Amino acid sequence: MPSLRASDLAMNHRGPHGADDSINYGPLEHWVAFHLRMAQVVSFQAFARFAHGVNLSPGRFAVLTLIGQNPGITQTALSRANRNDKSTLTSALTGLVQKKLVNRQRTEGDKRIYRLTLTPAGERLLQRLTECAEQHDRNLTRVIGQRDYAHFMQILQKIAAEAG
Amino acid sequence: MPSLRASDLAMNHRGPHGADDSINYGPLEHWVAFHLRMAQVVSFQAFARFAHGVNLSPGRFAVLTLIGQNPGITQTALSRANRNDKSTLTSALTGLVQKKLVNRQRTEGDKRIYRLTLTPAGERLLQRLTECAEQHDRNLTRVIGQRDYAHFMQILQKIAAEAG
DNA sequence: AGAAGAAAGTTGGAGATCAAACCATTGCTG
DNA sequence: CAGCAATGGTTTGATCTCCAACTTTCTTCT
Repeated sequence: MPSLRASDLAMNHRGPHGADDSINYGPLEHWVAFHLRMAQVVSFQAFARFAHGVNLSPGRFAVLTLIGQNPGITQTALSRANRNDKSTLTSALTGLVQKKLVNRQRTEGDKRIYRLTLTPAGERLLQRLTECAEQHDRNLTRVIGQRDYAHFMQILQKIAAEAG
Repeated sequence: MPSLRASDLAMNHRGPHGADDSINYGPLEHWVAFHLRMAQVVSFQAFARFAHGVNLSPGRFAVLTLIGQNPGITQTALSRANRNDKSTLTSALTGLVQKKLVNRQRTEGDKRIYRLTLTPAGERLLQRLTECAEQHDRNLTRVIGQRDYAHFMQILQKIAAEAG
């Protein structure tokens, strides 16, 4: 668990990444999109560290979770829920099926769609990753602070909903 | 803003993405990291729409900006500033140099490092993309709301700095 | 000065992701 | 009911990114 250094803000720090002080960020400094990307990148890396050993991106983990929560979901519904292109799901699922984590079965009615469910191994992996995610998110929540958590989440959701 | 309900936003909506109502997000619903990713993905896509025609990711655009703001910067400094792996910069710069947007020159002193600068064409493209980014960010700021903007930014920076 | 270690960049291999063009199936409409 | 638009998924090709291992060039330490 990395320790907290309140003075290590993104800019102008002499932090664990070395003395890269005196970088001029120009307009990036005051752009939301830039800081959003930075925060996401760092969050991604931190998650990878928590889920260390498991070779699954946050995106794929979300796929697993969504299948677990919505057994029988179709790929298109999944792609909308996860803000992914359909073709992204195709390759993601090919991998997950190959690893015996997900079942992809045709059904009686509509012959175009696949119904997705987790295998027992998928359930187990999901369980394990969920714990990592909980830890990771506790850490994030701590950084954000209890007071601001809900508000911050609301704004993120607003962006996801309205910025498209 | 008490009028905001989580269920009105990213989740369970019948928005422009079609009727994907009744998806159960399970624990994702209350994870910061998930919503951070969603917001970032949407922001990315919106930026691509603004910068339509120019084939440059936000990451590469940031590279261009950072070189413009710090002429003579080295690749490693750049990779730290932009939270990228060094090898990511190698391929990014190979592309940018090929497109005559960036100069990469060895210098007198240390024979390991390259000094990076923008070419005139690079300056022009940066100029143009900067305008797109301004537009995009005005849009984001509008979504966030003037009142919350500064606070939101502060939290993002905190995450980028402390979550690693 | 010489050896050990650190730092700057590159290479090769992999994973995610997107967009456009494409099949197959379904459903709507005249 | 015949044809055509819409929907579900796949394919292909491209981009962006990371990681681990490597080469070259400093720097440090004795």
